[in-house]
Amino acid sequence: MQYNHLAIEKKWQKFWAENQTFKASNESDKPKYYVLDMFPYPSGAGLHVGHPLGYIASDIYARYKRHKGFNVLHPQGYDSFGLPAEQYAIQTGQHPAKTTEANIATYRKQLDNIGFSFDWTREVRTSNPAYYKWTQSIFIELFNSWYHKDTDKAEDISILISIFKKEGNRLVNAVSEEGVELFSSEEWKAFPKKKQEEILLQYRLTYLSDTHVNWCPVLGTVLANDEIINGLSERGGHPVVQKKMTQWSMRISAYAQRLLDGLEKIDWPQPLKDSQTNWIGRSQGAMVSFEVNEVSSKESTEVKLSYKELETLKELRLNLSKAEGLLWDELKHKKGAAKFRKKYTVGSFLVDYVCLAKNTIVEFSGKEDETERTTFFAKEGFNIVRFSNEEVIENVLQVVSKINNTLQFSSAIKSDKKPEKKPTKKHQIDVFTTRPDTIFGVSFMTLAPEHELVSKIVTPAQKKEVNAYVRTTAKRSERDRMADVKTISGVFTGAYAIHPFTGEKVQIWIGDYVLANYGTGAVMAVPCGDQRDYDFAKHFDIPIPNIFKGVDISEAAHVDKAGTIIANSDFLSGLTYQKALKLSIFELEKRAIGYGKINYRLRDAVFSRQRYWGEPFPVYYKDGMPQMIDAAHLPIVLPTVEKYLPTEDGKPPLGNAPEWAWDSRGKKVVSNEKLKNKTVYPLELNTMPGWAGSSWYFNRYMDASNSEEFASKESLDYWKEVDLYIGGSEHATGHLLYARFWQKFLFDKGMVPVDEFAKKLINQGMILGTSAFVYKATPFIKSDCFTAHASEEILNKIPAVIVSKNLFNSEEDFEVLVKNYLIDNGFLNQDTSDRIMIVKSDVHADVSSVNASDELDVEAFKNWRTEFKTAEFILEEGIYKVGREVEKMSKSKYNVVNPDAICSAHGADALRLFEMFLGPLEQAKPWKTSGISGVSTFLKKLWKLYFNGDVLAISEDEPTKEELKILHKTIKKVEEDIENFSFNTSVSTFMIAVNELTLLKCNKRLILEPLAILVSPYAPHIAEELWSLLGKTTSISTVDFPAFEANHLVESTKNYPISFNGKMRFTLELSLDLSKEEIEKTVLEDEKTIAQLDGRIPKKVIVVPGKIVNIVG
RNA sequence: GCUGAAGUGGUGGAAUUGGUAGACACGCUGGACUUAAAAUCCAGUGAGCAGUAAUGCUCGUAUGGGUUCAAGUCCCAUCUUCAGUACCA
Repeated sequence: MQYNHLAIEKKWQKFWAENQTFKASNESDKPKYYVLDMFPYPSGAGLHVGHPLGYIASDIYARYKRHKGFNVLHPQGYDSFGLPAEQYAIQTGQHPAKTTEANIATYRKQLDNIGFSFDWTREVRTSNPAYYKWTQSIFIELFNSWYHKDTDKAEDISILISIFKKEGNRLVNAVSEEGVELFSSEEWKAFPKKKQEEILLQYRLTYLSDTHVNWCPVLGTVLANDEIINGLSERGGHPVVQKKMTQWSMRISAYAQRLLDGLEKIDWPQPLKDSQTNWIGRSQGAMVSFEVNEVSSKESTEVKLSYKELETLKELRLNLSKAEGLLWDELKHKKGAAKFRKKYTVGSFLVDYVCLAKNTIVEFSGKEDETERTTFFAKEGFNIVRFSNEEVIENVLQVVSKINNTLQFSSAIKSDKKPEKKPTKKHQIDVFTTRPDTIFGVSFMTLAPEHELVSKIVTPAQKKEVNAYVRTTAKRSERDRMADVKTISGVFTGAYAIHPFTGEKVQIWIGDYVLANYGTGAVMAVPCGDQRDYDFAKHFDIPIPNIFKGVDISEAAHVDKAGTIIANSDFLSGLTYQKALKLSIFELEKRAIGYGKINYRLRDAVFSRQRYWGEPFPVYYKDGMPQMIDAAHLPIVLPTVEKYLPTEDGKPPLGNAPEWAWDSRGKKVVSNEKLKNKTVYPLELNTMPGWAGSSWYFNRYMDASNSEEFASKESLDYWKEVDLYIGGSEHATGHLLYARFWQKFLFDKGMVPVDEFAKKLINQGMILGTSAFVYKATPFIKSDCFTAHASEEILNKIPAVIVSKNLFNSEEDFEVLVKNYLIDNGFLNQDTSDRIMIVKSDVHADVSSVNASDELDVEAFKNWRTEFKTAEFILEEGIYKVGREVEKMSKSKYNVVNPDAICSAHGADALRLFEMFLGPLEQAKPWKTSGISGVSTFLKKLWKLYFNGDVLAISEDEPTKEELKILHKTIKKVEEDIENFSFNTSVSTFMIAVNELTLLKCNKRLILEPLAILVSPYAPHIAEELWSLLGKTTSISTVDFPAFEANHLVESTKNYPISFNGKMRFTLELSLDLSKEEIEKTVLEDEKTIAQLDGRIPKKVIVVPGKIVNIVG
């Protein structure tokens, strides 16, 4: 029987589908293993051979794990919302759902052809309402959450509201917008509902805010930075402006530190972790406030908590001493009237614990100002209880009972304090700096042109210039501004800031090298220590004070920190960088000018897209404030629209939907006409971005058809996380960061059991194409030689000439060769030949018309494109050889190879083996179809082992020692390789085994049966077929992996390499039982050794038993 | 600029804790089978030198140093390529 890959592969693919061979169960005694590929987007172009590389690797691993007795979850699905389908819809009017459906069908067919062991019963599609229902519900969950820094996790918004009710927001340790207004509990309660909503938005994990975006009015959409070229849209070349837009954002910044910390416990590639670390961009420094010098508003006399004090409070609350911690553990559980707070300010004093309802203060004794405290607290009507550290540590319960006693006999204080009006604030510029040690080097400040203070502080004299500059900047995209480092531009505002330490006046400039979105959008410029500030100062003739000891700054800024001594800096002078840094922060805090701060580069992620083909938000607007639709009414299904373009008045495409209003009473989406009704509200017009659906899909696979929850608790607890995740490195800072963020959030809310979704991740390398080139001659007339008419006539006579690769070494060779050819063949005469020029151009040829030996099928090439129909070919020995070059696989380079073609010509098993054989999984490597004959031959040889001619011939005899050795050597290597994801080497191992067994003419069942199992993860179709030919009636996919037995590999002798001065000269077969001394003796006595030494006496003999002998001398 | 990865025959790539460099495959050359081609099978194939030959010698893992009995592998410096990232204060 011949090996017929077409019939065999079809047969088994059908078998697997019909028997649901790879359906994973959520209940099993076996240990679980979850293997996942990164979510594919089903593009219209289908797969090329580069795409399935990772899928093949993960499939091999999944199949191997099944053989190893694991319950394997290996699902697949589609990230099916996205731009290409929408773009196609705009062009053709075809609904994206339809296009997507068709693309998925193509994808599925291609995937099935390769024989993957996916559990298709769990397929998910992000564009399916049954799926995005849960994406919407997670969004609602995010909206209803805030980040509590005390517990370091997300909590329900109701907790925050109750805190506001009780104590306002002065002390709450939450992640929020910068500069949230402070209020007391009374103020909170008095706020109108709308105002409360506005405040809460500043804390919610997803929130509406005004964001700077690249807006293209013509396209009616926001563009990403890389979609803009020179201030114009990449598509269409329309103008793009910076615009503020109200959009949904995700407060991923709340998770910056945890996203950083989490990297330590996951087994992901270092480069990937590095780029996430880089992206999060933690930097440690200080916030410093500069006041703007103004002749205005009177000073407030009110004593307010400074930034520094607030920060200290928060800090203190986290860093309790041991005794404090002990006591707090007891006190914190008290509820109601006996509820305690820690580190609370009473008047101007910071107290350890206070129970406000019972006006009782609990403090540790031994404070410096104890007398003043006692007097003040007594005056305010507080009871005071004091304990020593020792008392608490020795018997905390006794202390608690004493406290309880006090509480019983106390009463609440009557508060008649009214919240005071806030004074009109002076303008203040906050900056973040990583170098507070250089603060005495500040000679000016720069604001981003978009900075909100610009318009407020600009002097009338400078107004015109400043406005013009702001307008110019608005036209440039952020990327433009960043790319253009050379042009220094900026304008003086006319205003001055006060240096917080020296009190000197400092010019305030605006400049587009400062980015509005980073830090505070303002910098304190230290020209002597920062190159950009230096360049700016030089350009505008601003003084550059030198604050570094013994450093020359006449040419460039001094950026090095190490070894630098600060000078001319008041109290910082003479200190090293490290010491100055600490002292400067200390002083900033002491004088309430600033405070130490950790800043992250990571920005909150914009979550709104002005697109049609994405998840609709479950949001409607009442009085302009967003309202969540109750989860019970989800999904909010994407409405039908006539056009997929923005509306005429610039609203997103959903603005075209006639039925897109929320009936809050009927709890359903209704026609826009009903918007007149009081209880009907407009729905959100934006849709969610591509990463919404892909940020949690791995959890859905665990329980993909659940309609009650996004996955049941049981299934989540069973599968927990992805054990092996394979995909490209291009997702490093997109999908993989957002997905980690959502997972941590879901974990905080108790919705998933682990806070990292993928234990191990592997980046597969790209498969590159091997392009083929032909060399075409293009003739030009040298200038002014002929009239235009004559020139055209000459050129018209010359056909396209295409020259084989090895006929020339240089451009000159090429020109001479082509000219001679043209003259010889009468296309050109000798005279005119001097007046024309021949230029070589490299033209891509379709790789399918080139064979393994780089020979072009000339006829196929001629028919490929009409311009080559009449081309003349200069051949070498009757053959046209193409040039080769490795490039990215792409349609435009005609080097794309379709896996379907490989499957029908060589088979899926051959494709799988070859993709693995190409090289290490993680590395980029070029594809060359010719190489596939190697694995094809291997499969045929493997097949032949089981046959004698056309007849199946299996011997039941006991295998020989040698045969067993081959088998077990193979088992060992293959097992090691798969565990190490070194799939390329195990293909070689199979080849070696089959070559050796063929040589021995081995057809023993006891060898061939395990061999079939070994290859089955790699080449599952042929393995199944051989397995059934061996008389088995069930699938090979779950039989036990052959057990490795070391005793078959034990050798009695070793062929020792004998080296002289490290160079191997010959080998010597010696028993492994010999001792070092015996080996040395035998080797030295050998005649070949004596010949090598040629009378010299060895100085030293190194013997490593079982390895090598080295003779020195 | 910064960060990371990698440089081994004509090509893709092997090489365990430092221990026989180039496994396995492609390609190429020669041969067998065939009218011929394809397919299949066999042999050779890092470079150079010597020899009719068996064989022997020299050089060889980007470059230059170093450690070691022994270096593709470890250390230092340099060069090149690829990937990511960038007025990040």
